[in-house]
Amino acid sequence: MRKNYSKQREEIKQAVLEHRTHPTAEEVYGFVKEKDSSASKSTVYRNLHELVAEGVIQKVVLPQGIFIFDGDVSEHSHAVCKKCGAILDIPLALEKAQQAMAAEYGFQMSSYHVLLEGLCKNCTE
Amino acid sequence: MRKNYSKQREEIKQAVLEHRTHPTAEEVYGFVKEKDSSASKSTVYRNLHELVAEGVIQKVVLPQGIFIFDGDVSEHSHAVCKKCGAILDIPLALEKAQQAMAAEYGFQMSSYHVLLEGLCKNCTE
DNA sequence: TATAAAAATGAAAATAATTCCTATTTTTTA
DNA sequence: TAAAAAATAGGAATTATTTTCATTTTTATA
Repeated sequence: MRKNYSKQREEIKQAVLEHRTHPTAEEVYGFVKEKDSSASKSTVYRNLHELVAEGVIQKVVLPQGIFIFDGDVSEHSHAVCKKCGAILDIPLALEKAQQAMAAEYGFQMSSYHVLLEGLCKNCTE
Repeated sequence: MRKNYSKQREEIKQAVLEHRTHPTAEEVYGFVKEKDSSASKSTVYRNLHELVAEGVIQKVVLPQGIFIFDGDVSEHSHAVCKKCGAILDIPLALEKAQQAMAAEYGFQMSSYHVLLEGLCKNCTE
C-alpha cells in the first residue's frame, strides 16, 4: 500500500473527484495543468491508470470508445445525453441479472456496465 | 438506397453475419482476406462503417475500448467472458428503465448498452 | 455497345489517443 | 547526508482508425 501521494498524483485524483463531469484523460490533464503547468501528459495517464488499479476511481467507456473517469466507484450506471454530452450517474442495479445469467447461461457475472443514451432534462425542455 | 452490393461489401457483410463470434474490424479483415486476398483494410473499415449506418450490422464497444461487430441488430445485450473472451448475446431488456429514467431524471432514453463481465459456462467447468 | 459519369477500391499517409522509454528530479530510507 | 527507490517531463513509439487520392470497377445512357 502506498503511504503518500505525490503532488501530481494528488492533483490528478482531486481533479477526478472534484469535477463530477466524468472527465476524459485529456480533460483531467487540462485541470491539472491549471494548478501545475509543468505537469506532463504521461504522468496524468500513468496516475489515472494507477488510481483505477487501486480502486480509487473508475474508468468507463462510452459507446464511441471514449474513456471517461469517475470518482464514484460504487456500482452504478451512466446515462449520456446525445445532445449536450452530459453524463448522469444512475443507481441502476442489475442484481437480478446475476442469478438469471447463472441459471440461463451458466455465466458467472462478476460486473456489469450499463450505458443509456438519450436526451437529458435540459436538452428536452 | 443502394441497389447492389459490391463484391467486397458483400463479403464483409457476410463475414459479420456468418461468424457469430462478434469479430473486430481486424478479424473481419482476416476473414475477407481468406476469400479475396487483394482486399484492403480501408475497404473493410469503410464498409463496416457503412453497414452500421445502414443498420445492417451493429458496432459495440467493450469495456477495454475494443470495437466488435454484430450481425444481430435486434436490441440485446452482451456478456463477455473474462477468461476466454467469448461474447454471448443475451436478451436483457431494459424497457422498465425507460419509464423510470423519464420519471426520476427527466431523461428521454432512446437506447441502451449493457455489458456484463464474468466467466462463461466453459470457463467455470 | 461504347462511353461518360459515378462509385468503390487499394495503398499509403495522416491522425489521435495512449503507452513506452529514459535521463533527470524528487522522495524515502537508514 | 548519502544511497536507493520512486516519480516525473518530454518525447518517441505504438496502435487502431480515418483520410487521401490515383486507379479500377460499375452503372447509366446515348
